[in-house]
Amino acid sequence: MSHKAIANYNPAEIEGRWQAKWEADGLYCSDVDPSRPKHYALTMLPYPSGDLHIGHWYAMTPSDARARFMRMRGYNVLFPIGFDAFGLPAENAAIQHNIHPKVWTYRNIERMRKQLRTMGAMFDWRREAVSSDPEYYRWSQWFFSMLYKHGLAYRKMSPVDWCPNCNTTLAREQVWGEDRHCERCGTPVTKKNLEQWFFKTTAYADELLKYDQIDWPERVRVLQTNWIGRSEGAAVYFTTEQGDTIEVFTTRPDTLWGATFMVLAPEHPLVARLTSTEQREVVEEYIQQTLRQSDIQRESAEKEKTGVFTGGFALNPVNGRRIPVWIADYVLMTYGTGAIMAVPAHDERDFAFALKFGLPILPVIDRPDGLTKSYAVAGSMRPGFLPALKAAGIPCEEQDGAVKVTMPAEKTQAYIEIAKEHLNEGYWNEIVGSQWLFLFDNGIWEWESPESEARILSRCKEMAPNVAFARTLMEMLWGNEFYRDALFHTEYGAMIHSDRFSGTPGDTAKPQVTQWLETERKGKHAVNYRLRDWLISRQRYWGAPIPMIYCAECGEVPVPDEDLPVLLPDDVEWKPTGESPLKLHPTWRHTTCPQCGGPAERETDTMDTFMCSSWYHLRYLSPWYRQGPFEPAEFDYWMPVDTYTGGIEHATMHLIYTRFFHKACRDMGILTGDEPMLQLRNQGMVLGEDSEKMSKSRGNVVAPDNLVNAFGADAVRAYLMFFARWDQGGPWSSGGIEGVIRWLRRVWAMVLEPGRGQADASTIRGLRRKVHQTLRAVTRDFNEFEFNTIVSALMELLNEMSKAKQLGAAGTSAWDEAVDVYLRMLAPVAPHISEELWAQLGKPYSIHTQSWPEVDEEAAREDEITLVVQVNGKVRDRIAVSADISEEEAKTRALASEVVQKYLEGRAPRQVIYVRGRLVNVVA
RNA sequence: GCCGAAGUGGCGGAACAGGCAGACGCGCACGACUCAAAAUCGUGUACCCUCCGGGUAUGUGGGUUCGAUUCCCACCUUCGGCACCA
Repeated sequence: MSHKAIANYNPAEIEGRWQAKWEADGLYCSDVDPSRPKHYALTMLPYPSGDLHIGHWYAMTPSDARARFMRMRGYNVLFPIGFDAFGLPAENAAIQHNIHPKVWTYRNIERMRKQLRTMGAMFDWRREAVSSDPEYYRWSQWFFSMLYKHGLAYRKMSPVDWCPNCNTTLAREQVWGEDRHCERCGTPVTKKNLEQWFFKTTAYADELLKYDQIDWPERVRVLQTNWIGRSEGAAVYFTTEQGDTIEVFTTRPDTLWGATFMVLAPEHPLVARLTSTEQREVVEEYIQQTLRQSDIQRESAEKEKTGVFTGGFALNPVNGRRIPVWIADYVLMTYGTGAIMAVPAHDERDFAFALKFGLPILPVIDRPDGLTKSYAVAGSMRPGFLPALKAAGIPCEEQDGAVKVTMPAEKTQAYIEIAKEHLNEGYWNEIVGSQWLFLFDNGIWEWESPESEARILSRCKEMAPNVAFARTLMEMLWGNEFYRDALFHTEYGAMIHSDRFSGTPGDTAKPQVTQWLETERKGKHAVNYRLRDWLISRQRYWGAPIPMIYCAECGEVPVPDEDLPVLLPDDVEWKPTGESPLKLHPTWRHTTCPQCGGPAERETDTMDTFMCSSWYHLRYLSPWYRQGPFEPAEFDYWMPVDTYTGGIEHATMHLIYTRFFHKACRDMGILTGDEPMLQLRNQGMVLGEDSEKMSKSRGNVVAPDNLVNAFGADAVRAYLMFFARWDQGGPWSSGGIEGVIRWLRRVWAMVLEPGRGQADASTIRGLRRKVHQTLRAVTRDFNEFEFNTIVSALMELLNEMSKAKQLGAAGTSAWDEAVDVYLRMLAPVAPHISEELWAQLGKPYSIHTQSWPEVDEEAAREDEITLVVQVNGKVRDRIAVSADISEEEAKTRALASEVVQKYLEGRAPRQVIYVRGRLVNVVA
């Protein structure tokens, strides 16, 4: 080694210097250039919480590396940044520190801008957008007006989730967990009834379910699909005895004949009219009780069904059966129509309800597997019952003095014969193929119509005048575990006990019944969604004011476009009182009606911040533009977003909203294209060293600023790419980053320390092979977002290059090529050290505007391969052979192996398998 | 309960057409340099056995195949989402 001293790798010195130069040179400014293909790389915009978290680095620096890679591949890359600056945390933090939310927010933004610059990311800061700037929220308001004018925004009184701590309404998506707590502060939510603004997301439910134009992770697509929750079925019209229509939604119209009662949500509008005088008191009490309960109580672990009978009846439209109408809190006013037909034989919840309140259970769907079930109680059996069943080959088991029988349909007749002989008369019953058979007096009585239910009960009484028997029978019927199993199932089998539809096979039952309902005008095909319209009203200060005016004469009037933005006043009491702070401002809400000029009042609620973040990728295109939300020429060139990166936690919120927003804007003629973001990739989460989620209270927070000071941004970037699969994340390791630091120091030394000597041809050939093989792997991994293997491949190549240098490769053209390619591959990962080394080698500024190298396939080709020789699938030998060896030659060489001969013991192989360039498997 | 993902050394992870399991890094052990330590460099490091050479290993049990971490079936565990959704 040379004695000439080289400077040590000092990231603190070189990183600041290059960042300043890149900034001054506008190296990362991206402008419209139709002569080059564009690539819009977007990373989710941060909330200005005050400090850049390691999670921000984990999300952004690999995204930056990929954007840089795309740039070197010849794309004109846009990689913008901004701040999602409105929202609750600003107010919460402001309350704590008694500082105005605006001051708090902009102070944080200033701080985070500085921190973001230390990443060395290729952000185009000219395009920065801040959602709380009036120039930004002016257009958030404009979009609101557009949605309103196109009938996609509407106002209604509705019960909403309310956080008593934050004193605000929450979107459904902001209520988390089993105990239904506030996403922000963790407080359990309650309900409140308010006039609220909604966007009609449900109008796009079906289109949102289509993912054929986008390359998004399966995981996100599944989450969105479940969130939207499309159910297909039928709407069916029941009629009350008062003559009102109750519409229900069901996914199982084929079970309509089994509807033995109805249940309405306690809040259902028809409850009052249905309730009989006798029941009025209990019904009202139940409703009061339901309302008093918070959601936590209502959905607590105790799943015991509650409910009360209204005293009213309705008619089942398919068979005219008069069925009782109940109310129960397991029926939700917020899903479907708030009313259900209850089919206890084929719906678990209805079954539980029927068991508890003794309501009839009528199976109307046969078991598709054809198995029948029976049950005989102790005391009813004459000796020999069990042996007789076994002799007949009928599967049965004895348990708790009872006999359970599960038999195939074809054994039914045999079973009945045996039962007649061996069971005491009048003491048993069974279910065969979902048909109730009562065997009394050695005769069979089939329950084939609902009316026979009453006949059975009266017959029971006849037979057992002391009523005890009837009681026992009922317990067996409703309360016994086996009978549950026999009675209740949710499969799709042939219809039974369903008049003309009896016998209809399970696979066609639903469409046939639906068709018939439509022709009879008793119902229609219907689709229901779990997704609800997007509630955007917030009774908070720090948000974009909803640009609406209420006039006594003209009603709702949107603020005219030329009057936008509706400015958020600074002199407001922003501490939460439960009222919208803007309502308490002395003058702000008073205005004049844009239509009639009379006195009017402004809407005092502000918008959900997800509204602001639904279109920020559009504002990035031209934050300077004043004639619209974005400059058309910029849109036409850059949109749609090619690569969107961010956290999975936005799968059912932001990522649904922004797709809805884009589609709505398309239909309003504001923009073109069906999808805003073509490709989505999610990163995982960085955990603390204790494998727990990082939190201040746990004291396991890793602060990126400290790391950057200690090791440099390049090392932090590289370690974040290396330490885990990017989409998975994992625990931080302070030992792990040391390994990456060592690697960068070795790169530094390898490039700068002079080497000497003359390497032989095979060293040179080997060096070039490794370089180009690595290039191939790194290129692929960048395309696939597999950052961890990029770093390991570069480490591996460094090891190889160090060896080659020892062997005297330095100074050759192959060495120069290797270093050149190495630095280019390193540039996206570690932009500072690669730029510095590039400059020290006297290469033209900047490495980041260089092109990505091309793989030299000839150089990457293997000359010699290790042929693996297996005997019966086990590796027994390895032979070095030429890479272009023929199949015949390979097999011959393998069979000639001494080891193989040993295992063959002189026998001829039964089969010899050859996998080109890899192995020979000798099957003995 | 329903939907989804994942289980590989002491640890993070690799294996990208079904074809050498454990790349790369951390940690650990030994060695070199040093008065010494740190740093750096080198060597080794899945487990078991008699250490020549074998055997066993990718959550568990089956299956397909000449050959399975990879494909199929069942189960177990962990994580994430939804949850009385009719």
